Amino acid sequence: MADPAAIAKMDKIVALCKRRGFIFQSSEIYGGLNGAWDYGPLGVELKRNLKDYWWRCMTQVRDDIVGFDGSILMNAAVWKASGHVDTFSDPLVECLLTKKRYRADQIEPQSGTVYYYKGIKQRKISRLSVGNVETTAFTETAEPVPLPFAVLVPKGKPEASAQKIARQYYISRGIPDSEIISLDLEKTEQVENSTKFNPENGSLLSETKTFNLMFKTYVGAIEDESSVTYLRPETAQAMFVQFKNVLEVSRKKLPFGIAQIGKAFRNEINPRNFTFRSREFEQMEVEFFVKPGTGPEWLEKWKEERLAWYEAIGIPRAKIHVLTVPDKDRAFYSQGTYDLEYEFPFGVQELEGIAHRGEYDLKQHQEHSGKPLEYFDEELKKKYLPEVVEPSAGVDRTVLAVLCEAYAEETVKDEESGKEETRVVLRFVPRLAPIKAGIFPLLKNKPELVAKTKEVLRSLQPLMKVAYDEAGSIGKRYRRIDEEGTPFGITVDFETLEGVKEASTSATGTPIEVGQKETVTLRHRDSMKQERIAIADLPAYLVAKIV
RNA sequence: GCGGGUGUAGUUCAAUGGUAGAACGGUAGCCUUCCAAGCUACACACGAGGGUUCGAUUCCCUCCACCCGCUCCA
Repeated sequence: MADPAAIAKMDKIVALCKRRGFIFQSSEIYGGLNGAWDYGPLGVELKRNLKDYWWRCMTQVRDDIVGFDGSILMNAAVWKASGHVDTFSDPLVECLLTKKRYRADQIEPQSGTVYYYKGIKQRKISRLSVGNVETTAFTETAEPVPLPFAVLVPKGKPEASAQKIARQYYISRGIPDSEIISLDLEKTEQVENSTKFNPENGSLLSETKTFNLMFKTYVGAIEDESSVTYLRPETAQAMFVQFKNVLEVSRKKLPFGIAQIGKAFRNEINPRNFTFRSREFEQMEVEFFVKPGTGPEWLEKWKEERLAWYEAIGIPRAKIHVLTVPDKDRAFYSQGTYDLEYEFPFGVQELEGIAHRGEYDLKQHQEHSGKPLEYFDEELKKKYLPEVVEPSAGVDRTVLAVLCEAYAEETVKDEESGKEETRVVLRFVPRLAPIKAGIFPLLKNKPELVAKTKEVLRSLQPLMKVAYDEAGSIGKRYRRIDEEGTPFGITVDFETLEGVKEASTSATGTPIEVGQKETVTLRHRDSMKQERIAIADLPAYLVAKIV
């Protein structure tokens, strides 16, 4: 799946993220923390731009969704009602022979004969020596090795098949096949419907261990069972729980939605793939409440809506795979789910799940809380529980996808020396770019250039994130902003002060005449093309590009 | 959680049982009239903890983290 080139690309992206300050390992100087990551100065801008854009798309440019920000800690009853306490913990057992893990509650009951072994007799060979004389004689002893094990075989099968599995087990524990003289049988037993053995090979399973995916914590300073709650494993529940309050104050009618961006926590068994699977992560979720029966059509609408959104942040439709989650893989509450997946270098992985949750959540909370959560439909003059369609996207995953999609290396040739070198560039769409423009004086040792540049800088700072740089040569500064994904470079040069020497057309389309002052070079990140633009036109030009 | 791999500066790499070098990058200064030019100076590393040893970055153990494959991912 992940070929060496893809792994190499991922490694480069990880290195760039650190080098330029997008993403650092959490607690790095203490050796890190598995599944936790920090966003540096550029990373936080990128992430914030992404979230802001989502927020604007959901709550600003449409009028059927309102915003919300729920607390991370909630009454523990919420997690019982939602089903998380019961279903978000997995009882797992491990096959002692293969080390494979299984859900304890999904082991098929077995009947048959169990052979219990105390251990084995191991062959020990010692060389005989008489005085100083080496001989070729050996003594062989059978040494007992205690290591209990058991195998279940179906009725009618001989002990030999149990012995075969048991021998494999002892071999897997480091005892060479040739040294096993015999198995030390303790007893046999007939069992009915036992779930203590692996149906695939009859091997004994380990004791059940519970893996709770929710982070348990205590509210208040005293740690007793009555104060237990959990860090939320998803942001959704606060929106369901506050459905009535939000509906009341927003004076909305169905269909309408509640949008929230916030942290969520899952004690993932195995965090992997940089920030992709983290224990602390951020979600962007909409709970969209619709009239009964209209869930399926809204599910389709949301799928299209969200696909268009990913295109708007620079992820082409062709790179998004729409997975229609099959019935058997769907969560118990779901009546239909699409997963939107992106082609990461490490494989095709989920960015967003769009689920038709039916009335499940509101119903659960209504039952558990005893408070009515029904909606009164003025037209139909009746009360009912709305259905819910939930587009739930991972912020960190999307940031990572955006980084992977933006990362590019290209070979550029120096015109004078003919030397070829690699240019690394992050091709963010301007609306996501952490820094919108680099602002440079052509030379730093010319005070009048520097002064004018600072003027341009100050005029743009209230509108957008820009960065001033005067170090090194102009070319070096351009390359540096390429790596940071800054779409525009603005350079104040002598023509800014003295007037242009050659007539041209401005980036805004208006003509620039010879002698005209107050113009700057506008350099484009992706094409490396340069053109002139009047300083006065800069704010409007740039703002239009970054919205 | 299992198996495999990796861990020396921000990055990419060296060397060594006697506490480490380079290149690029970074910072400062000089210089520089549009794509990583040049000169000078400076800063920055043996993942953590034990053990062996007179002495450990090097050998051994444990832990941590990252990568890969399984597994897991209501």
